Amino acid sequence: MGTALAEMTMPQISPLAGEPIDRADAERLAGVLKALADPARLRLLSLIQSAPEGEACVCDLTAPLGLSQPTVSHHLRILTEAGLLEREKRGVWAFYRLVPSAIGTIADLLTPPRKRAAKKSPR
Amino acid sequence: MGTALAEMTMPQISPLAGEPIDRADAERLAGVLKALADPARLRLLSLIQSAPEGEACVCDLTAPLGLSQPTVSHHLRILTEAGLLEREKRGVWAFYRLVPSAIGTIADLLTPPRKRAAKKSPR
DNA sequence: TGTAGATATGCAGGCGGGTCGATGCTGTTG
DNA sequence: CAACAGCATCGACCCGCCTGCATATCTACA
Repeated sequence: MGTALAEMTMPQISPLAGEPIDRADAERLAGVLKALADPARLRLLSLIQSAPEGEACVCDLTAPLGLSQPTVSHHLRILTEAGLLEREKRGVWAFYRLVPSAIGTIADLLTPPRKRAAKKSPR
Repeated sequence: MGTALAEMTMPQISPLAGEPIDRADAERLAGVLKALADPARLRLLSLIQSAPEGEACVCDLTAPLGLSQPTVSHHLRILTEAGLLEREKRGVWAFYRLVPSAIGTIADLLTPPRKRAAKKSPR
């Protein structure tokens, strides 16, 4: 299934290096970035990442965020569908944790090849 | 001045590493990410980056994007205010180019790995 | 089986943002 | 000086999204 991120991890080139990216790639990358581009969701990622076992359930996140439970579930859903979080249900609780290298993958997609390569002419 | 990104490059910690980020930092980072989280703007960055001299004017970008000139100017404005692009007016044209390590900075903010000294709140 | 707690989903209101056409501004050219 | 080209700004439309309330679903337990 999707998880958006998974669809672009392996594919091809760094969207912001080399030749222009096409609409499709731009759409996909923008989609994942949209999931990140929200204060509440950034804080969710941060809270989960810094939680005891690197995981947290909805009930632990509602208070710190100051948002209603449905809203928190909504954001967690978006992050999960984007491939940034994974959900595991244990008993009555739903535990969320960061997908290991998901964010790193995004960072890599944004970062131009660390090798100077580049066909950039001097000037 | 502002440029959003500049306000957070130096400031503090990696938002997605260590302890939870506060609302203010989340807002700022989300703001910059919002600028990136749009297909048209990603393509603009890509187009400009891969242009002959690493720069391009509005008239060169309108056609490839398939958007109206006002819309393109609008997106360029957002990217500039976010600190991702810099604008230089030469004659009648406005040339845009990537701010050297702007995107790299964002990637670094997202990536926990590296150990960067920078302790915050000396005040 | 019935009840209570933890999450997910549906629905609706309100705001923000992408897009375009029209217009104003500035520098270039004849 | 007049006409024109390149951009920015303005106003407006419309769609998508964040949020909360109400409700459904599911698990644990008595």
